Amino acid sequence: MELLCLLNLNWSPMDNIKVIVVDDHPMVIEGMKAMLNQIRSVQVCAFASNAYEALDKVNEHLPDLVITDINMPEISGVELASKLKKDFPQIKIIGMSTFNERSYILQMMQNGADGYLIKSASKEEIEEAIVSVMNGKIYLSVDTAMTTQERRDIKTQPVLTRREKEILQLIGDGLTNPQIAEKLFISLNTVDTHRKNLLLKLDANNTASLVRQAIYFNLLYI
Amino acid sequence: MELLCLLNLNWSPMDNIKVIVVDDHPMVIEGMKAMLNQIRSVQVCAFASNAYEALDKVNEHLPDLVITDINMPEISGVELASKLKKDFPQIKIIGMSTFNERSYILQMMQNGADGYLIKSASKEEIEEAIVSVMNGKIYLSVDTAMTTQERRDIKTQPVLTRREKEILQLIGDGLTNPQIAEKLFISLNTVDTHRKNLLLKLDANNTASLVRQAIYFNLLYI
DNA sequence: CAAAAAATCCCCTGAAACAGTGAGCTGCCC
DNA sequence: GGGCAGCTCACTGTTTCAGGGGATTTTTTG
Repeated sequence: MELLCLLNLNWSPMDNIKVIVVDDHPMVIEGMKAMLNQIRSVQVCAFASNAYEALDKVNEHLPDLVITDINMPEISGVELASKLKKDFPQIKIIGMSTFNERSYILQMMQNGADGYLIKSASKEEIEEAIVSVMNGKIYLSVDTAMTTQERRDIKTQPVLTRREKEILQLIGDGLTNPQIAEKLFISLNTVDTHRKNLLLKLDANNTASLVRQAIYFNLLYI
Repeated sequence: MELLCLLNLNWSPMDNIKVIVVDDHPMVIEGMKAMLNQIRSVQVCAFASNAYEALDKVNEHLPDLVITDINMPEISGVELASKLKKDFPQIKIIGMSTFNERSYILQMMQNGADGYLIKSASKEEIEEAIVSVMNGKIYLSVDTAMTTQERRDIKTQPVLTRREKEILQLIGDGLTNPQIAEKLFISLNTVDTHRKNLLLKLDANNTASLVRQAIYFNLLYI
């Protein structure tokens, strides 16, 4: 226990921190690589453009830190963080996003992330974030001075099954339940059941709020 | 005619270009101001945090160039560009957005913008954009090499009336037609008519695609 | 293997949404 | 003052959704 504390809290800046960067925008990957390369003690051992690739690379390289975009197709950064923390609790995670998506930050934190960076962060901010997180602290690059009430209001990312995601996407594409049933070769009753579960999980009471929530939680690709 | 060409095409870098910056994020305004101040020949004469304020400031200062965010509450940058080009055709407009919103770019261009910048653009890119645009050229900071087919696929921003926007927002908030009728003190039939017009204008055939389209066109604030 | 999770299916009722058509009233612009 | 856009309201159907219940089979996972 004491050893663990030492390990976590005394990460000397001289140590070689192995980092994996995950983002679906090549521009961001390149920019991040360039900036991280200027930071001594950090070594970018791999990068990935989606969550599946990220999980592979993590298994292969066993990094100390994963810096991941929050918004990615198929599996979001929030879900990736959740999976990573479950399988590799010792790996630190920093979420990345743009200005407009402050709403995701606490979702990310609740799912295991240790820090948050805006994509336009400077080299200094990135370095500060990495040092903080590696020392076991929480780093947030924006002012997240929220009241307890506001924190309570942040909803946790709903966990959907594969079939539910599939049906949610088709609903978002404008298909009706009968059309979905025909497309997936399943009964209308089944589609109806999935739809009802989606309404429950996304805390919606009709199609409009279902779609809105789905887009808010980045579960629908438009 | 020849004089006009001369005026447009020979904007010397020594000239003092009056610029107004419009963005609802203070961070972006500050960053933009800092970067523009480093560019000689450019003078930031005002800034605004929404379209209404922008129109006031334009009337007051009569700038040469307006740099505006595409995503803003109430009136979007696309609509602002359209209004500006109508009332002040000589003023150049550069739209600004984040990585994820490439879909808006051509909408913006179709509504009168002269250039497009991503928010993470460097000082050099911004300078290049301003020089290009002031010389009557089109500047796009991302690779928008789209096929003619893709260009055709870009839908033009639908024009909604005030009442339609109001009802669209309430639909997006999850209210049913009877609830909207009660809230706005109008008949259920009226709400139904507006809803039908929204479905027509947004090219949707049910609530799901209506909400999706509305968010895509930035007509719904979530 | 056994438990748990996911996916499948069925029935019911009432409410809401979708589709089509027609029409009166107001304010604004040319 | 005529035309136009926007807002309002009405009527009649049909289809889909929401909400409630219960149930079986397949797949995943410890």
